[in-house]
Amino acid sequence: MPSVTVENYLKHLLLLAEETAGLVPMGALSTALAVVPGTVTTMVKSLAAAGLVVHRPRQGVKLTAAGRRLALGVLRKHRLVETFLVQVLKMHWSAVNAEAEQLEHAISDTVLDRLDALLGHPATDPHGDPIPSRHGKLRSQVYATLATCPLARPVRLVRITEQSAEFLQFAEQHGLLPGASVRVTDRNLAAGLVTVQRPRGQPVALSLAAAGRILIEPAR
Amino acid sequence: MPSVTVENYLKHLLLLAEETAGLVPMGALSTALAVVPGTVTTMVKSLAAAGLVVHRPRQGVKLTAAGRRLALGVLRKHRLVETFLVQVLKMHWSAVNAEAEQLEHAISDTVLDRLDALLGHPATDPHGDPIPSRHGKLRSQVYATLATCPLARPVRLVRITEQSAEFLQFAEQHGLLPGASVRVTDRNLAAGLVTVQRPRGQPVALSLAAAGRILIEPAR
DNA sequence: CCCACCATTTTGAGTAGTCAAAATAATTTC
DNA sequence: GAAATTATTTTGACTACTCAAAATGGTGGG
Repeated sequence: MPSVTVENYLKHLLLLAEETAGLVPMGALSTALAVVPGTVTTMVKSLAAAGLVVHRPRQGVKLTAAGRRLALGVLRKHRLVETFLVQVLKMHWSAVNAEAEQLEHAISDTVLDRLDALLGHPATDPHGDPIPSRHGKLRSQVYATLATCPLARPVRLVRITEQSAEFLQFAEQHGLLPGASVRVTDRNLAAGLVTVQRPRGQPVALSLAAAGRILIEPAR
Repeated sequence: MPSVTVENYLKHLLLLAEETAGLVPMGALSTALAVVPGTVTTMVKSLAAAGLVVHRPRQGVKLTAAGRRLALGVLRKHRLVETFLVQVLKMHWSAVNAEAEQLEHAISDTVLDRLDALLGHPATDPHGDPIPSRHGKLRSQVYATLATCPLARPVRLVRITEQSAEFLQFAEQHGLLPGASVRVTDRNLAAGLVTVQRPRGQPVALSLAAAGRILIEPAR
């Protein structure tokens, strides 16, 4: 049975692999896990010895098939728990990431399956993040973002890839939830500012970085 | 924040205190936690240093007020989670103890309160064990058991103080659930055997030890 | 009263994970 | 193409558990 620590290393590696081509640099893992780089080196070596990752010294790490399988299991738990907390316990979507961070390591597969059934086998969590299937399939689609989409065209928000409670509260206050329809009215690269207009309401200004964390698809 | 280990030591200490007058012997804790006695000694000394228990060398341990407060919190999580698993996820009562053992250390007070509300603030878990209140009150009543109650009189089962899955499955198969009405028709001390009759059905034979784990109150 | 037996404690050692800080390698800069 | 910067690795040390096995202290029987 993998320890909580191992599960966290694998999960973050999976998450980082989504936004990194090839190997994940040690430094990225180090900041994601909030441990010093030396610790990551030590730990990654032991994960490699266990056959869960491949370590290319001075270059980076990546999951093996076995490591990825485990990581997908943890991610599935995380996202199903988040969905449960929002849909059944009516918690705010900005609070559930922190809770799921703990519960993902304590919940058994049996309980998870019951939860999954209770929720009607959801495909995504409340942030629009895809939930890995029971058999380790992860629907990973490449979406445009509010930082890259064409101007003026109506688009539908599908996913918010930013977990910080502050950002999620801000997003919700301005109606920037998965499913919402908006238009980007202006994008000022010099100022790093994106202006978003939703059907009824004030325009909202976002940093380019923030806009890049909101994934969209063409509406209508 | 107390570690999982500390939470377990405190919880078991609270449980053992219920069935032990005065100090809990180190050996009892050792078997309850499935660690060697030397480990318990070491650990208890550090709990004592943290002000969570009082350690009388060569005699035993007991919780301080602070330790008891923490232990009650853990027990509340355990029993509310069990109730949730049975009532909402429809799991079998024989399976939920093991699950709750893990979840009790991962669930936050916020989530717990939501769960409590969802369940309608239950007073007991599916085994009839009382759930400590949010403010650390534990209804602890002394009941008779099937090993001590008068013969032939109708009695109502209120609580099964035995967590092993095998026993609980056996109990359920013979209708020995909290709320059930039965009569003890025979008690043979020499053979250590108790015979129980429920309204419609075959008589059930129990060991004296098992009967002592089934708490009852006079029916009607 | 002494011995044997029991529970408990001590001692020494191991594992998993972490940090701080020095050493090393790779990359960028000039 | 050497020097400076930055990322990574190494080293040594620490915390929180844990076990095995030896030492110790009470208790109860003869």
